[in-house]
Amino acid sequence: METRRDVFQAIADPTRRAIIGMIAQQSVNVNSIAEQFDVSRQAISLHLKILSECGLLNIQQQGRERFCEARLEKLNEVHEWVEQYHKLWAGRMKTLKRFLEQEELQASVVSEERKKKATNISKSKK
Amino acid sequence: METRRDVFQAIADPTRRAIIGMIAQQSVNVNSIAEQFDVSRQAISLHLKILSECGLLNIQQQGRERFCEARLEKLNEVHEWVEQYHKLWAGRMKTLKRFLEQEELQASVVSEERKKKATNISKSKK
DNA sequence: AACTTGCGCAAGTAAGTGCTTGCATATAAA
DNA sequence: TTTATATGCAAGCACTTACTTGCGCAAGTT
Repeated sequence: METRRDVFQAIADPTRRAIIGMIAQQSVNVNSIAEQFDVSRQAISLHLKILSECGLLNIQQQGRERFCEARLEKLNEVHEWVEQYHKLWAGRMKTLKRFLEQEELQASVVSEERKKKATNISKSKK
Repeated sequence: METRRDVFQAIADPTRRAIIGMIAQQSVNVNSIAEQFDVSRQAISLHLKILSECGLLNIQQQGRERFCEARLEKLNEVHEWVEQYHKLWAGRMKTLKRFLEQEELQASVVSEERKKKATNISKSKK
């Protein structure tokens, strides 16, 4: 099956994401998939076609049934795209966290100093 | 800005993915973004609207310019979704690799045995 | 042979997408 | 104040999408 469609496009639809979830662990035949959704069998059939056209799905004929098998490796394109930005934002989060911890430390040092002063004052008052 | 749109939907378009790439490192104003593409400024403006509606983008007015800043954390939804399957397929790859290495090992043992046999035969022939 | 089951194909439809052109408005520069 | 710049809003259009209904066909079952 050729890779005509875009994987990003394919997973944009929530129904198609649900289908992938359904067949990620094991092959499932077309009708069993369709039964899980409110829409017609035809609609699901079309979703399956789209998924198979972009390589996310393999269809194996077995008698009169067709079993759909997920080819999760095809999600790699998406994984890599997101991963680069994930690194970026995770890195920023880390920096921010360090900064906040530093701030907290400074604040606690300051309040510690205040305490000392306070006790000194009360002492001197005595 | 409400999160009306779906992030998966938003990143389905290649132009929008390119826009995210363009502003990931630093804020860029609308016209500078539009200049990088062949389509009209209006078309880009619409893409920016979609991105901002799903929270992937913050727009900050500065005088008459509007700077677009990426909010990469919003990609987390996508990241988590892909990551679960990534773990699955990466795990399978690992299993497959181990299996192949085991096969290879067995094969080399077998060929070693054959060699021995062969030498024995040639010896006995002598 | 007749019936049931699993599924694809085709046509039709309503809604959505991506794009364009034209016009409006606020800010900044002359 | 006039003019240029940065941008949004609205209407219109071709194309795509998600879905439906109806039909057909091949593989099993009775």
